[in-house]
Amino acid sequence: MHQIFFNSKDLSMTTISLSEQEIIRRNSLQKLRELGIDPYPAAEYPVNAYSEDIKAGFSDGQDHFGEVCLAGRLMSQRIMGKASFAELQDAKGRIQLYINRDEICPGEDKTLYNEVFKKLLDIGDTIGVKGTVFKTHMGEISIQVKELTLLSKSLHPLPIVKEKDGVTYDAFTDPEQRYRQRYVDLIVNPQVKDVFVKRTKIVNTMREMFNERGYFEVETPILQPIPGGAAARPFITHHNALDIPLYLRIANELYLKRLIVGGFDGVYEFAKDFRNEGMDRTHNPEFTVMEIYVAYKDYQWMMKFTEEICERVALALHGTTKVQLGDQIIDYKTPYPRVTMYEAIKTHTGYDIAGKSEQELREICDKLGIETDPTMGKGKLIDEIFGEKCEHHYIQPTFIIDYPVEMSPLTKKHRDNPELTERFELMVNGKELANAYSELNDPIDQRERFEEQLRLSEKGDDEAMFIDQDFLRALEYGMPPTSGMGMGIDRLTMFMTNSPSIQDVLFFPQMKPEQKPVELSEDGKMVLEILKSKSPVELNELKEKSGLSNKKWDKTIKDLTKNNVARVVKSEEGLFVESVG
RNA sequence: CUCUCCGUAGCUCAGCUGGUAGAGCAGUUGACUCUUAAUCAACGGGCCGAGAGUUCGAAUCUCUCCGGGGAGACCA
Repeated sequence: MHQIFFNSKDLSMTTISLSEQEIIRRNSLQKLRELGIDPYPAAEYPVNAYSEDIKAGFSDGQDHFGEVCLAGRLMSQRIMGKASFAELQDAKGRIQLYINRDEICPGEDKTLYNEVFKKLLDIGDTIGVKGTVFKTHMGEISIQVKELTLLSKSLHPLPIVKEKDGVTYDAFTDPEQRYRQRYVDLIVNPQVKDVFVKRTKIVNTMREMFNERGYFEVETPILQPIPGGAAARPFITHHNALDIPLYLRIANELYLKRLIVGGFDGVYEFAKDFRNEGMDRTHNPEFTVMEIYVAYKDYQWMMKFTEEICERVALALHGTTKVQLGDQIIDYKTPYPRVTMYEAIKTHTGYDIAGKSEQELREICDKLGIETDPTMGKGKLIDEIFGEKCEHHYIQPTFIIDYPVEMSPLTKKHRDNPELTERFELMVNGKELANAYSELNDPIDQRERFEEQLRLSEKGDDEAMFIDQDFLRALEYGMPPTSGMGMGIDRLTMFMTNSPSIQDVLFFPQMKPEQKPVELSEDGKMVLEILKSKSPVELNELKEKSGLSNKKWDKTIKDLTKNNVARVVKSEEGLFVESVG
């Protein structure tokens, strides 16, 4: 859909599809050039102030700002003859400008005010102003503009959003446009920016915390020959020079553990992972996970660390551990309850599944109305019961611990019960936020677990893990006892910013490609063919030759003239159609 | 993948049981030197998502397709 703009036919189509307002702006651009004003100047603009700082720092009667110079986008104009008000939006907020004709045009030539400001500037243009700070009669802190510079002309009109007394009018809300044109969303919807500021603050807070403890931020391969560390369908690509398939990573776990083998005590990565699965309110094909591995720790230690992270992030963002989420208040104050999976199931179903056989579990599922199929083993059945009957109950942060061994091929067996593993998931608002283990470092056990996965895969489980021989070799060299944890950054951001959809916390959520501009219809092409042999041609003659019905003829000829490939000319001899170009 | 709602001017939306499109903002022209959703006057602006069908006639009814939202299924 990009190359379409490079062939001449479509180029002409994009030109004629300009709206009236876009044409006017292009004309203004031309007029500015004729006045000797470069609409896209190159020189540095010496900004020395921001809107919000000025508004926060201004006090009546004294001007301690002196001359300020700020730049931003022109968001509104209120023109009143020889003086005007306007609003400038910079990186921090908005401030009102007062523009007086004789202040910005001290000499005889009033062109800058009368022509440039009043006529040739538009909402959306980036401008720079120099002036002084003052307060209007109505009490609004404003800039008295002495010098006005166009820094960048805007050719595409912005949606106009107005606001009074906290009520927003004509808000730009269409989700499709907001996500496809996030830049517009960010310009006109200030609360959107806030979500992304918070997102970055979450990452910075975590990074700060890890660095304080001496953990080491690393980067590991995104293109992997074996997609490991999780159960998911990968994206596949091809490396030409090596002529091998490569996969976009679904997790980075196995690489981070290799680094623990290599002697780092603590490593972490904020990683983009990719999964070739469905998209919905909580899933995007690429998403961000923070994974951290710390040597000589176990999952008990990691629980404490994880709850500390959450508490600290909540405090950094909101100054309190209580965070609004939908109609709930989530309290991230530590410590969080630890509930074993067996306890959770007993609480919410009444069944004690400890020591139950596969057959017995299947019967319990039947009684609970949970569908099962014969390929499901013990672990899968237990996981199903938990997912259906328990998960959604855990609104406040809760650690669900001790998962069945079948579900956790990379996790160390529980020190007290070989059917279980030392694994926890942190549940918030009924959803998984983090997942952690005492990492399996027994290479023989690990190999057996991989082989079990291989058997599952042969049984038809398409998300069973591949065997990564090099990872096993690394474990054979010896990995210290380690605990690792992964936390979904998108999900955490959703929780911390009260965003109901993952699209609200991603700048550019995945969307289907936009539709191509419409091409000429078959009828249009056919009529054009006739025109090629004879042009101009009498209208009725052409209509007859085309053999089209009245309705189709009407539509087709309108199509051709709209697209500027044909033209109807009226002369004394009658109506003629001629081709253009 | 299923169900459901939506797609009309640059933006937000109205347009009912079919009769050929309306408002506010934005734009253009004019007036106005402290306005703030500025105001006042005039004007211009529409492949009514695309295609097909029913009809004398479709923004409106039917079907198909495209795009989006929501709910679910699948999936961590």
